[in-house]
Amino acid sequence: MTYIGAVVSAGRPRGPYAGAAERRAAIVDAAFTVFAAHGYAGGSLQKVADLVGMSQTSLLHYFPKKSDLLLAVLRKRDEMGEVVLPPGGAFIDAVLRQVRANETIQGVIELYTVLAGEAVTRGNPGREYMSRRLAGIRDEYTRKFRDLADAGRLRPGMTPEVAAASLVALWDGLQLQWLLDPDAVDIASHLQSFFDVIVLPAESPAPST
Amino acid sequence: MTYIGAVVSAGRPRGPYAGAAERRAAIVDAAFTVFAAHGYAGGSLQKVADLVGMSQTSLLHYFPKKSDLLLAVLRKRDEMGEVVLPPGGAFIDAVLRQVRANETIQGVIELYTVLAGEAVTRGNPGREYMSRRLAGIRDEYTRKFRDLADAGRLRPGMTPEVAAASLVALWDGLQLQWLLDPDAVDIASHLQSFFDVIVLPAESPAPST
DNA sequence: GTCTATAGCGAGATAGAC
DNA sequence: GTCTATCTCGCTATAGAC
Repeated sequence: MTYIGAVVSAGRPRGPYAGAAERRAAIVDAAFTVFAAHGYAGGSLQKVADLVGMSQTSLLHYFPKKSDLLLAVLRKRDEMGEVVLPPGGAFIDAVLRQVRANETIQGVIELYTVLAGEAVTRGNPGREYMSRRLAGIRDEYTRKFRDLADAGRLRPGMTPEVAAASLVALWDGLQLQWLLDPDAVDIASHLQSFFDVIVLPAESPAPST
Repeated sequence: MTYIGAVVSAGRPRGPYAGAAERRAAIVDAAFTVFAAHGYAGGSLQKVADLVGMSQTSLLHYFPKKSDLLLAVLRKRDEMGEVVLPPGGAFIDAVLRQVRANETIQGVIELYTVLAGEAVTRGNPGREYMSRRLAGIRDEYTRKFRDLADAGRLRPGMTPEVAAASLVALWDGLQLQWLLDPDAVDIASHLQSFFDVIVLPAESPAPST
């Protein structure tokens, strides 16, 4: 176990083991890039080690198994990608802003798309994680769409649950198409159209039936 | 080139090279299963050979490179999955029938989902194929939605192009969620809701504006 | 066409010196 | 903590006997 807390690192700013946390972070950054480019099965510890400038065995000192590294990368991606959604209909704008921000960091989308696909394979160490994550996002969006439904702004025939799962699916699917051919689809405008169709304008009261 | 037509195979039902085409088909079947379970990078020629009951080197006699096998598998998946879509609004029913049929052959969906994700990685031999395929399906669906638009049945604000790309994305994304947790989403009912929202009933004339 | 043998490489993981 | 050396394994692909 390595206990490198704030006190220790403050007391030894450039001591022999002052930067253990930074070292780990650098490894995760490199693994992020490698897994995004080659996938988990296709990426190697050696490539990660080369990128961070250390030996492959030193890397294993921090992450004893390859799967440990994968989980660290997945956790980092979540920290980068998750955004606090405002309540009510403003969450639509927040989603669209997130989409436009994502388009500037293509590597993150690549990583997510590759790992999500691999996660459905036998014995993939990221499967449980990916499954829980999708369920969590569905729940979160369901609450947002329920707010809209309560305000009479969800088109009749759409339930909050279906709208939430559809938004997640649409987003993921558009990212795949965009990665394979960036000129083919515009993720933000397609999601905007989806919102336009299932969410009614605020000033218009919902039809009685 | 191997020309094993009906005449030849009928003339030599169990001759020395009567079953060359069948042998190739058996290999592709096995590769289908292996790639679905482990992905392309994660699957191995040895696993495929074991499954088909031959040596790994004999397998290479039919498919000299691993990537050749991948392309054969992708082609087979297309043959299995593609359905002739009827003209007009009946294509909606055809899509939904295809979805319900797919749910009985989970391995096909797994294969597609894994390979689609891997296709965005560097140097993946299936990338071009997957990219073209998605573009082709978008074009096909665009024509179908244009028929509906011409009949005034596409909800205003939706274009045939956006509807088509969205349908493909939604379908792919729902399959991912379903594979990771089969109880979480029902693909057919979610797609049905999508159609209900963007396609207007046949008997209702389109609004003038 | 099918096989054994093997080349040639790279992977993940371990042992132990420093 | 970091390294070299090494183990063990599996992979794709080739050579050549039968």
